[in-house]
Amino acid sequence: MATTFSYSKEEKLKSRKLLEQLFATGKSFNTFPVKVLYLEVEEPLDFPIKIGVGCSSRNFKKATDRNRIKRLLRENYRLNKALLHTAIAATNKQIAVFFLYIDKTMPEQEILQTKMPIVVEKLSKLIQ
RNA sequence: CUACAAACCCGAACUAUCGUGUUGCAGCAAUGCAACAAGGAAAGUCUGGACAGCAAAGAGUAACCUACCAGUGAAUAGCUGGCUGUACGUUAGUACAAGAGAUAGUGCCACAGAAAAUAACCGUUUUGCUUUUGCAGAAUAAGGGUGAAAAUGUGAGGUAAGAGCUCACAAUGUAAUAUAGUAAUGUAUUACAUGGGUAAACCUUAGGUGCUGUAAUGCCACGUAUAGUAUCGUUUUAAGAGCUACUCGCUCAAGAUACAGGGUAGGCAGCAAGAUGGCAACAGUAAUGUUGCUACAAGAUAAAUGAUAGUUUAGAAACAGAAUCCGGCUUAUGAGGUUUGUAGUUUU
Repeated sequence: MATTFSYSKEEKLKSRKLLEQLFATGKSFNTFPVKVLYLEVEEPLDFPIKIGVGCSSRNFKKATDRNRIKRLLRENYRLNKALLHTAIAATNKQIAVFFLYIDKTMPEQEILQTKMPIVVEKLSKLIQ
């Protein structure tokens, strides 16, 4: 597994079916202000880690705000994903993950910068 | 010159590192390189179209929309110019308009007041009875107070007292004629009418509107219950079902053959060059049009256009994120600029 910072199309969690399955039966934990849902997948995927990001449109009515949150989540995951990738490569599993922003105020870049490594580390341990 | 308000213009730039989408090129591939990559409102969904589908893409009613005139435009509830009315103003002018009809009908008009619409409480005049008072009736809208609004105003005649009852002048409305204007309408004359307002009450009149929206729709792949389509064929029982808000009206049996279909989850088209933008000339008061030159690959589908650091403007910039496309309207919006208005200050 290459330790780049890329976040390409194959890596995105896109399948509606898989998303429904994730929200229905996936496990989750909170690391404020981010809720992480994850699920081990049996069927073969084109990429071993599928990632999605989002936030509630109830909390953020403007599309601009939602876009910014998703961009920040995506950006911070991209910069911190190396640890998770090595963990996955070691266990040979496949997972689908969704990062959900649960705070009701606009996020600060600095907070996410400090939190995201913690989130990724926790997720890596839980996978093993 | 400063402050405030309104309208319009504009809607940051550069460098480095990492990253995203599309297209092109190279490559067996991984990938690399290059180009391009949100808006003036992309928003609200308030409107008009393009495009597509739907029953025979029928009729009527209902419903909805519009409502001074002319021009403009694909079209509109848009835009431009004009007319009229209202408000402000000495004028010039500016702003706004829910700008057809109250003489088709129904309703409504709080409080106050006799009475809010086929007006008699007080008052005025008069008749009868009683005859001191008073009682009953008739006529009368001049005077009274209330109210947003009280029966067009002033004067004279007239009368029992009064009254547009009559006359003069004036006001408003309608019609006719003349005149100016394409027209709305203005001006003048004549005639008639004047017993309120409200249509942002129902309503009437005139004109218009079929409905659903690109998750439309077409095609391909996968795949197989018998819903659908086409053709053939059959029936007259028309109840029932389907089509629209309703009525009329129209369509529909079983069966056979062929196509092909529920559900699931994909791909391609639709899907980006058009009522397009910019500049110039010409026509027009203007909106706008014509001609010429020139520019234009955002196109996703859990949905790209970003993050960090530094520099600059001006303060690490407001409102805000395309989802079929285009026109208009409405609303939001930082700094700076332009114009107009108001207030104050300074100088002459």
